[in-house]
Amino acid sequence: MSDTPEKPGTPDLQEPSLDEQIAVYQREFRDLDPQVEQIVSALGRLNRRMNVAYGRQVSDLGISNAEWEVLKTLVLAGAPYRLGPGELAKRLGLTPAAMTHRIDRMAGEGLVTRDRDESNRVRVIVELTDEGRTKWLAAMRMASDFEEELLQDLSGDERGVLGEMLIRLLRRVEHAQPDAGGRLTDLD
Amino acid sequence: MSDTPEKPGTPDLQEPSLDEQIAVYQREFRDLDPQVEQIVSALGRLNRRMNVAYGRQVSDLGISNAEWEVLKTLVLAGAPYRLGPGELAKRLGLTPAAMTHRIDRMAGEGLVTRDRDESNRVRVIVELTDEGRTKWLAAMRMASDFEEELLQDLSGDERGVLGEMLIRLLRRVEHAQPDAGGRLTDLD
DNA sequence: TCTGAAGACTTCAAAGCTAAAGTTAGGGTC
DNA sequence: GACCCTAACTTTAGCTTTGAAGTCTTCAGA
Repeated sequence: MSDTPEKPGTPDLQEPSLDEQIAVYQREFRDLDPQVEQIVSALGRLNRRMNVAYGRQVSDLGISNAEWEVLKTLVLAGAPYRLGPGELAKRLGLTPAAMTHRIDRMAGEGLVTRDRDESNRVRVIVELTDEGRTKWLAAMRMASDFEEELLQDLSGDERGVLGEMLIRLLRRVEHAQPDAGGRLTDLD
Repeated sequence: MSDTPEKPGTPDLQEPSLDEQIAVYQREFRDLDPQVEQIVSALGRLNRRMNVAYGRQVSDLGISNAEWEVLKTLVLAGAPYRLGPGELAKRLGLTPAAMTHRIDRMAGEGLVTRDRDESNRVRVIVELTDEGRTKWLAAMRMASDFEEELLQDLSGDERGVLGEMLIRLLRRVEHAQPDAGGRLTDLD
């Protein structure tokens, strides 16, 4: 542990307790449904904390959270683990420009290769290297241990119920991004 | 709507279906617990989508998601809605440097004021303006409508169960950030 | 009172992202 | 075959954030 150069990394979050937060919001905004607020706030906090945790874990492997996202996306594409920059950008929610730079970096680190598609020279093919796949696997092991530990208070039944409810929520947002006016549409 | 200059904004995410994703991961990584993966992936996706949605909503008010976060944090501090840059940074998970710049911008836009604390001139006090509070309220209304719509498939009982389970997960991560080795600690 | 040290920002340089403009290959249309 | 249009990146300029160094108070001790 003494040889780890103690990377500054993401700072710990310091938020007020969730109950406190909801109490203040109710005082400041009468229409608030505390049950809804509890769910939504807990979702947000949970994710922020988890992302901090993931970031710390993968940094031990010498990669950033951003790079890990790319590795995951390439593995999800299935063997031979290839995607174009444009497709990667869409799946990661980045602009193509950002993707270009990220691929530059990762190619320089040997995590992926970048080549022109010889059958259509407008296209570029980003492919996971063996080293990239190895890093993905190591990160995946750490992540799944962490996730199992996170969920250890929930029984198998509870996990099923939780998963099912989250999927229902997800269906609602995935098939219905708000339009410019900010309302959900296409929901039925 | 034609006068809105059609801000480019965040691109829509395009991820493979969750079932597909889990199937691929199971093929590539045998130790994976699909139930755990389902919960964790759904949590992540849900949050990404929600953040995109929030961002689009508040941009109609002329503020960014980042600015909205600051407004929320100041309101959470309670009247008279004051916090120092350092405290804000800790609660938002930013570096003090980033906080300085963000406050600059928001002060320029009239959302907050920034003054030296006369009783201790090392300190700075950031205070919500009336305009900032108004924007917060408007954003809050949009957000709570959106959240209610998001949860409309869940009954009151289900909401209670979901909230309770999320809180349990949150307790696990909040009181136990992984240490440098990446393991959860202090869990009992 | 002077000095040193700690604390709370702010400033600066560099990294990473977005938006918009620029390149280059492919595919139609006449 | 020449021309134009579109698609798929890449490049450029400007922001936002980070990490590290710098500035300005305040406070404790000599």
